[in-house]
Amino acid sequence: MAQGIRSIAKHLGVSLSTVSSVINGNGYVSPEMRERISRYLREVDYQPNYVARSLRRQETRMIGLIVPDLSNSFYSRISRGAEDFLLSRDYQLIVADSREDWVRQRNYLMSFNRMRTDGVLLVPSSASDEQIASIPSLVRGQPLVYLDRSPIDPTVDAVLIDNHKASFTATQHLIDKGHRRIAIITEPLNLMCAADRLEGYRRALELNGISVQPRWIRDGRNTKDSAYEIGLELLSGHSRPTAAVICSNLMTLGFLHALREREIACPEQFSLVGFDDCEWSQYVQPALSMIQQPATEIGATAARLLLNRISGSTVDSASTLLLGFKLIERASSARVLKRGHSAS
Amino acid sequence: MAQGIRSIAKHLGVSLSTVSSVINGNGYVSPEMRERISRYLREVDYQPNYVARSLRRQETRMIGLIVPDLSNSFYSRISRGAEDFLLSRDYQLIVADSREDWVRQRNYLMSFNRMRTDGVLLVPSSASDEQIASIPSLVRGQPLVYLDRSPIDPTVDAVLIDNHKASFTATQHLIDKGHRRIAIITEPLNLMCAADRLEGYRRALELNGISVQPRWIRDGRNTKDSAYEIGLELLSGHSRPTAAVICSNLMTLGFLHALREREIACPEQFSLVGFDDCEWSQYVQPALSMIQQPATEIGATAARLLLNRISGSTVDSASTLLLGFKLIERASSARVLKRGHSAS
DNA sequence: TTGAAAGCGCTAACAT
DNA sequence: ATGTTAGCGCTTTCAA
Repeated sequence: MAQGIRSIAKHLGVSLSTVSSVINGNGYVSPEMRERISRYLREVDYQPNYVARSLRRQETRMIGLIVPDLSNSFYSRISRGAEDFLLSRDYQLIVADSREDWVRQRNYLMSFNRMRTDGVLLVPSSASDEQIASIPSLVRGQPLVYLDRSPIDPTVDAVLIDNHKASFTATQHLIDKGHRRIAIITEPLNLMCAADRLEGYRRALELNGISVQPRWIRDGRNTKDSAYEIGLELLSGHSRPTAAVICSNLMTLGFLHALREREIACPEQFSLVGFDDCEWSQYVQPALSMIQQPATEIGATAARLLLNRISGSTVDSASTLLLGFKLIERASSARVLKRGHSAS
Repeated sequence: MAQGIRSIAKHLGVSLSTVSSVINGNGYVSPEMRERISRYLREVDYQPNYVARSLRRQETRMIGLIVPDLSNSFYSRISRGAEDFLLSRDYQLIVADSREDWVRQRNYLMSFNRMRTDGVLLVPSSASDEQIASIPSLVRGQPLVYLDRSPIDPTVDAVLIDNHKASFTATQHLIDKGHRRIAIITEPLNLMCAADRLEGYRRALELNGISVQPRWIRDGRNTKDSAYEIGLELLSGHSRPTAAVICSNLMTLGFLHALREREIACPEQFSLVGFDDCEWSQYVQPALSMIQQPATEIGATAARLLLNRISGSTVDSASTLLLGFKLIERASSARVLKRGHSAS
């Protein structure tokens, strides 16, 4: 079907290696020869067989990326950031969606192995500690960089935001609005970033002399549904919180659902700040206050780190890069109303 | 780094082909031998080199999929549908995001060629007619199936919904609510599905004795911004429409933005029905009436068609498969208010 | 400046 | 039942 280098060489009456030299722009080929061959390559629109090339060169110039949910624009922006950088360095990104499922993630890592990708970018899905610990062995010595989330593993490069500070900022923002009864719904806590966010929340409360209520600290599964269920629980009974920090955009949507079901008006009776701003944040009712992560930059930076490892230009021990974030204030976080006020 | 078949054979003192037979489960190998080799393969956790295997077998068992926007959950659901089906048939899906950009799409198609994918699934991005016409030649004879959108090209298999009927249904729904001044924002019209939707809209109007207003038929670029701008125009002046059919979920968001900017209350003063229901449709203000496409099924069906072409079990000329759809009625489409009523 | 030849890791047809 | 061998399409060293 596709034309090979051999038939081209034969057609032109030259040797394989001369054609190859022209294709790869190396070796000594006379200008006339080069021109003649180039012309013909263009004429038949020759496309090199990357399978063969990869086998011979012992590199595929493919990088695998696994994210927990591609339909979440936060992750697709990470992917675009990584892809654009890699393309500029002549690498191809292979994106996979683990759907927050360990088995899928594991299968992708094994696929990447068999496909012999040159390196792996990973936003780890939630999993047991042992599973997470097994990741480095799964990638079989391929260079690896964690993005956005990172297991507590100092042997692997990671690129993320300062989650402690981000969550501190979100919590302090709610405190500044007069709230003192603040809940938090975290992502699964064996991911370091989730634990960090919890810490930031704790510290903000403590610094403001507010006692931490364990029952208002809830571990979500990073799905709309889990946050919905947690929301229903949190919002029942007499002494409920008046505000919450919610650690992912999808969970924010689920929590909103719970608020509606309990007929609690937001922001009049309840304030919230979510994580991972996205295209619909300002369109939901109410528009959501959100922590915004530099998704594109996270992807690009991680890709850069990875290529540096691959090329061997970085040999020092693993580093964790912290990037900046922003709190985007919208309608969902409002000043707390005086006691005794009845909702509209 | 990774262990090869040769070193394994040497270690066990057997031949390459015996090991290969065990790996591939073919040929005659005595049970004891098979067991001994299997055990060792497991022990060293052998992962076959797919690059070498692909070169030898002349098939990669990889299928390329290009969608115009991965962060749109409509397309990521298509991707999941295709992927799950392909995985069950032992094919690997490579997803790419053209970002509605012809050049990116073209580059991906060329990449797929060089990577020697066994087939291509394509949701074509909007492009000029000539560009679209060049697609079949770009895929170089690889089996190809269009999804969701299809150029007017009867030589290629396609899987989509009956767009004519869907748009007819959406329009009729608005007419049933008492609207007679109905606009439509389409996707780029050289995609057949967009043209079909326009036709459905036209027919609904005509069947109800409503004259078609060319100025209310607008060609969007399938982005939030384009719909926002078109919305601003459509919603200015005296004789504006009271309802609209909007042919993608992102454009619906943009149109909503325009409504707010013009301070036109939805659904009190304006109704709308969008296309491609997604996770936030019911959370925006107002909750959106939407046409829901069976995204997962579209992906799976297209993948099935493609594999049938690849295996040669389908040899008849190209077919277009139409799947069903649903209109999900929510708050954004409401009965038109009597003339003279002033908004809340 | 060009060509010949070895070999990347694997599979499959063909011996034995 | 097991082993030998010839490539898949390409790159690259080495020889001419």
